[in-house]
Amino acid sequence: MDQIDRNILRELQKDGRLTIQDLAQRVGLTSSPCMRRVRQLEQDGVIQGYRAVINPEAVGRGFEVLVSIEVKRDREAVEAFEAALQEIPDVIEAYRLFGSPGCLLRIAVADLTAYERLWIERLTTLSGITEVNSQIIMKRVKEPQGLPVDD
Amino acid sequence: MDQIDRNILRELQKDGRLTIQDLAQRVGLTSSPCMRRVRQLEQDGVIQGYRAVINPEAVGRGFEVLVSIEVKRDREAVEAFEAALQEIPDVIEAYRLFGSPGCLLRIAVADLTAYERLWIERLTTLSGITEVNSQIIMKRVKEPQGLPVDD
DNA sequence: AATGAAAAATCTTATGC
DNA sequence: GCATAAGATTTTTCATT
Repeated sequence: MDQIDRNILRELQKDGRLTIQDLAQRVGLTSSPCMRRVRQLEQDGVIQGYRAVINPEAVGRGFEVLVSIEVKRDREAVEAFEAALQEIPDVIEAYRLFGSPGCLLRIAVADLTAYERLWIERLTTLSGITEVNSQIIMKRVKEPQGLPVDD
Repeated sequence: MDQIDRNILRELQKDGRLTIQDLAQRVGLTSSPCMRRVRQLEQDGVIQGYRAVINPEAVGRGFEVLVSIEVKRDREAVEAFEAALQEIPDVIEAYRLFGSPGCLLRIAVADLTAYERLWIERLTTLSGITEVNSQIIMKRVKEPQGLPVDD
């Protein structure tokens, strides 16, 4: 990976639908070598895929909550808990942490009412957990812009 | 937005580089009406953009930390703090919360050493804050797959 | 109001240099 | 890495439902 590859990654994180030609121009190449580099980056797993970014409000997911969950410290409980998370579509991101809480979720739902229902029906009922703590997001302060790519 | 539009959103979140023709086939249209719908969704701001998804390890960002920060409850402190966050590229996401902590960051750096440097140089020195608490991410439990789109 | 078919413009991709 | 050319795709236009 050289400077040109890093520029390609930067550009494709800003606009994942750039044509190879536009991309080539921005990184100072013609399209054939540019395309070869992009395909290589895809094959190598550096570029894992491409995604449309959807406005959460537009699909009824404008209400976000961070949920800290304390999970029992044993392998079975952790595995069952993490498998259960995969089945809840409202859970957008989930991280297992060192220390306490054992897990943090980001959840997106329509509104407080929807969250109350989710909380009572699917979060408090998760097996292997000892505590659930919800924090409502007031505002997204920094929009995800992809990862910075250092020179 | 009808059922077809929702299917388009689902498909483009899975693969943001689908050709209009493939997309059209998947949602049961021919390419012209399909393209018009996609452009409309873009114009309406439902589709906010397209992004390549980069492997964090591949760009030296495989070490992630969640940082809870308590910010002074006054407008100036909050605004200065949030502006400062925009200038730290290692901060990938940031949320302002109701209650405590006032703010949660997700940070991606190369390793623990890089995080130590960031913490001492740029986090503890932020103005208007009263507490910084770092939690290292052991594992991403649920990969971001975009937002669920309900029928 | 939205779709489908077909043609023109543009883009992707393979090949030879 | 570049230039070219063949093959796909995008995008426009116009007729259709």
